[in-house]
Amino acid sequence: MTRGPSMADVAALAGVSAQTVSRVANGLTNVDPSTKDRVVAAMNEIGYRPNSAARALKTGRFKSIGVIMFTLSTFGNMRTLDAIATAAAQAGYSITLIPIALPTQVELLGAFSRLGEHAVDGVIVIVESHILDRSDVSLPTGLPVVIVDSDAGDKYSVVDTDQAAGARDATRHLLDLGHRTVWHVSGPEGSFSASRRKDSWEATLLEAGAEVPRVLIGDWTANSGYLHGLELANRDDVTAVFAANDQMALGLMRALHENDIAVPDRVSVVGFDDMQEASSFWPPLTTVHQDFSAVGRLCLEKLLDQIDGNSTARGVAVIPTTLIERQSTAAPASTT
Amino acid sequence: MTRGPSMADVAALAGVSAQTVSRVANGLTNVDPSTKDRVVAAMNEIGYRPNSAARALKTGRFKSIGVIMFTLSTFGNMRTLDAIATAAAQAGYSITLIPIALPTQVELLGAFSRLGEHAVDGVIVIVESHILDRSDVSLPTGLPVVIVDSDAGDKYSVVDTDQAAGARDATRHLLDLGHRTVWHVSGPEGSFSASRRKDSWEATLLEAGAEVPRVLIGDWTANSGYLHGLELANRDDVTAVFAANDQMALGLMRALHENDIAVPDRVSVVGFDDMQEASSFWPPLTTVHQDFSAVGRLCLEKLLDQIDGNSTARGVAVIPTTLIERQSTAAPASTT
DNA sequence: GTGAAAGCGCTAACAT
DNA sequence: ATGTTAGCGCTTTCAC
Repeated sequence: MTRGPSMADVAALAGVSAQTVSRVANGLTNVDPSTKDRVVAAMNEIGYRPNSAARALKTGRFKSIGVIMFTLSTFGNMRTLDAIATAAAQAGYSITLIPIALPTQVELLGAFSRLGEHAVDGVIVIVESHILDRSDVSLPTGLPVVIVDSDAGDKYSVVDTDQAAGARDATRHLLDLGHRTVWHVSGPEGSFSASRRKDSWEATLLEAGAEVPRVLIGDWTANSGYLHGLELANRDDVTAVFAANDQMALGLMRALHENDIAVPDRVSVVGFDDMQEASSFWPPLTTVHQDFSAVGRLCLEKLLDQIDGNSTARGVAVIPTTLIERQSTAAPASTT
Repeated sequence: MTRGPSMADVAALAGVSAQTVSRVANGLTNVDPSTKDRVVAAMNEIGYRPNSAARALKTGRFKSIGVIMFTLSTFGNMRTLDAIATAAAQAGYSITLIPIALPTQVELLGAFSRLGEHAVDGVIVIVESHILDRSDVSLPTGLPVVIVDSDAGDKYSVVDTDQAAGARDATRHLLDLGHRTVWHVSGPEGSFSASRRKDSWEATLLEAGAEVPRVLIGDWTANSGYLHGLELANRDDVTAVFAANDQMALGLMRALHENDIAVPDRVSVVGFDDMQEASSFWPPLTTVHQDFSAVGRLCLEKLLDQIDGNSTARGVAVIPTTLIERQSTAAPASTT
């Protein structure tokens, strides 16, 4: 608003040209130390601040990257965003956040065009949805893009947690403990992560020659886990459940507690994410740890590579997971 | 990067002046409909997008607001950010996120100056710390500012949850149930919210003529709640605990479970925040609901008022809380 | 209703 | 090592 002092003002005060002020402001080397001191002093005196709009207008670079995300309230998304923001700050970039209300194609495209009007050099999309995989959907080109959790590695640069390995480890852990089979409470239908985890769970069961129970479809919320847990509590053939995230595992365990079914004595439960609270659940939850910070950092790195023009704009980069064994899993009681 | 088509390009194609294109782009009225149609057609044809840097340079408005927040974002902060981002998008503003690594004065001032170089019309600070209350600390002026959770209402515009009322309701609820007194696991020393909640708990106890137990100082994490819970579990005079957030309440309950102390039968627990998972804790947690969305919306509203020049830049706006009674509280067993 | 001119604050390119 | 010139894409002002 209040237009602050410009380079011209600094230049006048220091008795040099605006160009020299520019050189000092950008830390270029070829400025005489004494001149530089004078300029710096002048800057401080009048409280000079570079005007990023003018710089962007001239250079075509905004030093800002856009992040499009579906309501940031899930634990993983916020951790990823945090990591992106931190890495961006280190690289001298700021983050422009564009929230979308629904993870739909229309919303996403809308966000993209709003972003087109804003000042960003590249975009990271965190939308956890299959919408980008459809061959008929294309993001406007011309802007570097990195996508988190998607199957569209052939079209874009994507960064992803190794969902398949995580789900396999979780399932196998339960099988190795001696459980006949493992039930699964999945994420919602449209979610890419959800289907990856479900597919891997199923494949692991098949591979082990175990029966594949009907999938229970949740929506990531603890409450959906609770609802399915109520159903599971009524069957006495269930001894092990793999929930596609920690929240649903939490809800599931609540339903089990309510029905006096001991965890892990009668039913073992494993989650996915390793949210901060997971170790304080009752009982402390065995779960698959995702390294969200690594995802965020890698996203930014890949995006910056694209912005600087030295990069393959497609392909999938995968971050490994780790199974964290806590106290919600044990051998089945019936094993003799 | 790839410089897109400019107004001049559109103008050339439509056979009008750049000026007319500008008028159309800004929705001004005095343009002949047929001319307007031609311009719009030309825009679409070559995929014109306004260049925000150029506009900002000219108008001095960036249509973007900065949000400075402490990196290790808590549940509440994220929800607040979400609400801010959504409200901002509706008002045609984007959000520039500036994370700070530590909630210190130095970091905050640094973030502020980085922001000064970036393109924002105003700033929202979410740092949950007392640093802004100190009379010797002042944020650079000239930029509209709104602060969340602070005591500096005399210097800035601040928006806050009614921490005092929430803590009082929580404490009184326990007292009303018949508990002799209420223990408190507080947030960390430097936190404004933490001390507000603690003070109010203490005042409520005093007012009721109840003994005030030693405060147990936590750090918002479930683990710190767990550690204090272990200590509490060793005393048989404890029947009611008010934790300053849900995570600590969760950890506390875990410690109680481990020591076979029934909740709420032997010890009642209440939290603060009402995070999404709280209703799925075991047992479902009685807690103080904070309306983070309202906080975020109000922040933006107040900031926009300042930006538009019609506002008092100081004062405190308070959002009410609600006590949500679930199953972690009951009358003390010893009551006869 | 429309156009022409000027300039926002900065930096790239070319002087010196 | 420093200055000069020009122009990024847009909007404001004033003319027609």
